[in-house]
Amino acid sequence: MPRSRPLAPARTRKPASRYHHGDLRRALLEEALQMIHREGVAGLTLRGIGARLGVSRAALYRHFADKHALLMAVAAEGFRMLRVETAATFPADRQTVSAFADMAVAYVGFALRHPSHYRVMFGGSLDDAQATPELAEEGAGSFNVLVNALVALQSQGHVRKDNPLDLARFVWSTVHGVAMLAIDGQLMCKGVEEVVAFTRYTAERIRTGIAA
Amino acid sequence: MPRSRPLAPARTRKPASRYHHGDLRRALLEEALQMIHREGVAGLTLRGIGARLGVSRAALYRHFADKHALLMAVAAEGFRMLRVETAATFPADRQTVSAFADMAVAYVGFALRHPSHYRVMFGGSLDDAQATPELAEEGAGSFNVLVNALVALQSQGHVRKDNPLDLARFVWSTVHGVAMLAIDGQLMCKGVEEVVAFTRYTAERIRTGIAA
DNA sequence: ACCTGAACACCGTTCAAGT
DNA sequence: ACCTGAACACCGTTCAAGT
Repeated sequence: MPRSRPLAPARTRKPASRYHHGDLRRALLEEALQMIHREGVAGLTLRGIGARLGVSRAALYRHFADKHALLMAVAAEGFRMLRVETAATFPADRQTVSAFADMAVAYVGFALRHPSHYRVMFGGSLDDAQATPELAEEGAGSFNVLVNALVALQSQGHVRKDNPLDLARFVWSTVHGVAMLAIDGQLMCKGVEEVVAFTRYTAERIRTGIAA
Repeated sequence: MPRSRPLAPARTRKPASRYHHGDLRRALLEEALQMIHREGVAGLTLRGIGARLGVSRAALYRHFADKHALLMAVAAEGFRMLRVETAATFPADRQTVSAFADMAVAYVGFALRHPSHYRVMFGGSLDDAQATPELAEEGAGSFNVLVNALVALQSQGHVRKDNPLDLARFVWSTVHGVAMLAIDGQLMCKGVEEVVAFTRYTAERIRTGIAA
């Protein structure tokens, strides 16, 4: 009786027990972020992710070599988002001093809106600088957005003609410090608006500090 | 036969198996720091500390409520050291702009010389701000050193008359950012001297940024 | 290919018991 | 008081086995 042949592939007949996710890798990354958001980086467990996704504990080793690799992927994604969001505030047709301040606010805003990403990116969970090439590339990309913006402002005469790398490291250190202290609650700010206001103040101090 | 009574207390006859340390609390703190230095905060295990000290796994619960309490104690000690070292560079008889730059270098220098302490203090291992009173007090003390220095420079006319708390948060964010990026190796500096040189550059940018 | 279940070697913490 | 040894409930990772 050949009439029993189904139109769909046979495996669709067991939807609840096999191939739970079309994109398990994506689901693992998102569940990891939610878990970090709820319990902190230290509270992230692969077993917990598996349980939440209804997947065996070993399933995720098909998508990531180990827990460290999963965190690396989270960090790389974060650097990519950070680069896109900061670069958008300083487009080619608006490379102004005001736009540079917006970039600082966007940087800290990213950390506030994506604290889990930011903590993985800079929390020291990743083994010191033995990162994957993808992660190194994304990190360098974020930094280059800042360097390019400073070079542009230098050519306009708004920023002193110091080594752009030194200038960029100074600016980066400052906004990174604000971001870290803010998401750790050590800035003693009452709400997001207060952090943003302080970030604007910081941007103004940076502007004065690097002015030509 | 009463002649067998020893001069020393009886327990000294079993030196290798009991009361190993005159100050086990101190030994636990130092071993924790060494372990963090070797393996990172994530690599710190209470079992490892016990094994290294030749002490049972439960022994340290006589001195610390749990692992978190031990880390709190490490952080509190770090804040105390940081306060002492930074305050020493800005004494009552030398409250100058130059001394303020030295304070920034001392701050980053502390992080470079005591990265394990610094990582526990700011690495996010401690649950957000539900710290012990001792820790909160030490942290506030470190911050007050900075506020007082800025008030002194304001009264001398060297620093703009903004809210000292905002000024202090700006300066703190910057040196904290430098310290964190430096000990995480993300500043791309070749050695300690290069970090110190960059910190001096940063101190100069801060000075320009907050000048009256 | 992708997933499972059981196993291994860890971990923090607790607790009755020893001195 | 201070410490021990065993136990409990976790954890990351591996691997033979299933489909």
